[in-house]
Amino acid sequence: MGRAPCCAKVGLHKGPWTTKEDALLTKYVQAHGEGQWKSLPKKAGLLRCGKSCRLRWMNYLRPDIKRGNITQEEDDLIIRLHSLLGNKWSLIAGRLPGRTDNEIKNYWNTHLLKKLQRNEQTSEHDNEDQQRKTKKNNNVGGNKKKKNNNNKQKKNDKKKGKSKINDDEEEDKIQVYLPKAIRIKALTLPRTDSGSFTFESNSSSESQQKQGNEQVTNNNVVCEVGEIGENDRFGFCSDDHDLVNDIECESFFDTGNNRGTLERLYDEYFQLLNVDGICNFEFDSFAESIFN
DNA sequence: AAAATGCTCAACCGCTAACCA
DNA sequence: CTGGTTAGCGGTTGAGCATTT
Repeated sequence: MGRAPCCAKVGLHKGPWTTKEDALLTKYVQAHGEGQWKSLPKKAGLLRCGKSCRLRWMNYLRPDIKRGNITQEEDDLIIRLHSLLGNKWSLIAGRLPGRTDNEIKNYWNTHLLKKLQRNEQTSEHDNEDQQRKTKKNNNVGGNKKKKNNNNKQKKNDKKKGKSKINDDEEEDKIQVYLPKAIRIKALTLPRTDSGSFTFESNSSSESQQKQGNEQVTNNNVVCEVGEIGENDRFGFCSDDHDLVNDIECESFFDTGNNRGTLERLYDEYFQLLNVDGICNFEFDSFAESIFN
């Protein structure tokens, strides 16, 4: 496959955008619309590659971008959608109006992952206690989730135990149990609005095993006891709650009377991802709901 | 006050699916 | 059908700022 020449090869600007560049790009897109990114820089008088222009517009300049902190509701939805979709940032962002995939990705990596790691430690510790109460040789080493090897994870690990007060407070409020984000292996979507797309559920043995350990009832995920600490769930719990030994995830998928829009959106995804025995199918309405 | 360390997030990189001639 | 082009995605980087030592 061909590759567009990178910025360096053609002597184009890189790095942070100036206000002048922003203005030029904004002006051009407002006049001519999005698209044609390859030829846009030249037409707009920018010394940037099309890729860079597209990214700048999509992630920063677009008028419908929502600025400011992620709300608690958004935070919750991100966690839920990630549990279903994995690192499908664009899909997740598509359900959060005004938020970009880049923003969601950054938020996940900087905020939510920290919670996850913190909870993993708690979960592992409590799991060990649980195991002691049960059979000695019940489990083998596979219980412990592998540590993420990337540098930022290591940095974050170092900071554990002395994190910001705000983070601690936030974590105290959140109790989340997540399946590992591996449910989807391949998701093929057209890049045009052709109206339909195929969806492939994860058919790997790993996934099947995982799904075998979950029961889906009324949109609640119920994790079986034996799976505690086995990558299928992690709670964001305060230390003074004995939630690690809880089995059901109902607090997370609570279906109260006043369910908000985001709750319903989540349910849509959840139901679609749990259609019995369907590996390839079309659901145009779902596509429309996402992309329109 | 200065240096070291950590955090955030905009931007870049590399890859691939979709499109088209 | 083939191969080039383009758009879009997810992972990673690094500058700048904040916090800690």
